[in-house]
Amino acid sequence: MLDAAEGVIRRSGPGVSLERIAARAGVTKPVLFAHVGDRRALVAALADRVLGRIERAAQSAVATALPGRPSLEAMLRASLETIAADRHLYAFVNGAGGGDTTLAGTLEFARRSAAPIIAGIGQGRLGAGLDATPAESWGYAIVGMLHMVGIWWLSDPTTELDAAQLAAQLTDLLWGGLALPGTP
Amino acid sequence: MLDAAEGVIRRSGPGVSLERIAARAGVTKPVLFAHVGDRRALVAALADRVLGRIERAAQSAVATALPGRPSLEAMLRASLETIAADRHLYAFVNGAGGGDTTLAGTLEFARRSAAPIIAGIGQGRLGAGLDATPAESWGYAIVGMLHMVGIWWLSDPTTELDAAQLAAQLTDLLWGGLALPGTP
DNA sequence: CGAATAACCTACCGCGGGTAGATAATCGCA
DNA sequence: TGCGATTATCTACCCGCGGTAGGTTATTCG
Repeated sequence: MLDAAEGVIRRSGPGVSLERIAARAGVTKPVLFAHVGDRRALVAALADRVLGRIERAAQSAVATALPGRPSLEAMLRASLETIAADRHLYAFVNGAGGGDTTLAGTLEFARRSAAPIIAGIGQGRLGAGLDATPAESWGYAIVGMLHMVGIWWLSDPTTELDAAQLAAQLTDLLWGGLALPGTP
Repeated sequence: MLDAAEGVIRRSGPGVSLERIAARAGVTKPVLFAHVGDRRALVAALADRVLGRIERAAQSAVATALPGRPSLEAMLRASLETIAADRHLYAFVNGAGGGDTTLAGTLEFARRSAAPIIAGIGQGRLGAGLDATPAESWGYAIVGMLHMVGIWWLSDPTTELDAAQLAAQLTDLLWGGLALPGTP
């Protein structure tokens, strides 16, 4: 059922209504609601999926890169590529829930995206004997940066940048602050 | 009329309906629509105001700071403080328009926020004999960072960070990449 | 074969954005 | 002052969306 929702969002864009999702899934609205609960719940379930994909892609990219700066670049690149692959789904998950709830949804998604980044930065800085306080704001900063750069990049059909170049630019911007003493 | 809209958004939060805005302004829906056109137009008009405030605050903060790193920090701090002062308005402008238009609205707002930043970075790098290509993605990166860090910071009532501390942390993150050779 | 139960669908509610037609107010003009 | 035309405004409505209640079919068990 979530697969069906994902498919119709991919086909018809993130502005699709729940009724259409239900119809495409071969059922009617009430059974959709019975299965997934709420709109927020549907968004949350789909957010789980896309978050899982981004995390897995980022982790495997980091695992196969050299430590230090290349692993940051690989992580940014993998995140951008995963967002691009699921752009409609990403937009649905981040933009649904009109009114005063949409920023809350974005923030919830960001919170979960930022958690592993915060943990990583915090551990790295503690290990190097540095203050770990900035890890939290930096995690949100990196997630917000990826979010905005991603939707800008995807929305501009004339751009000639690919994910690798973009990740390299962002790495140039970030690495000065993130680098630990003695790290390549 | 825009003042009235702003007032009711401030009082009642960003999820307020246009009918309530109209009622609070002392008119009915059709005259509101006749005056501002569309919901998108209202959002755009309010976005102009808050953007103008942020830009003015950032510019005057930069003008009264030392060049180089302190001016970056002052600009980040002024932006955060302005967002905090108009938080509901900021949320309305960035979160309105459910469905597939909400990310487009965020992006439009970001485009206008990023323009002066992009120009500044590009000029600085060209003046230093560097490649100006990264200016555009960096502009969006900084705007996205401010956006996400801002809504995270405002949403967490238990945080003890103030705008100055947050700006200092973000400056630490960014300055390594933004610094030009020979700049303090 | 009949009853209890589970799954399902049609029809509806409330609400928000947006608009058409009726209505009141103002102005020009004699 | 009285009258028509124009303009501003309000009432009442449409549509689509999220969400739900109550009736309807299929299934299972005695």
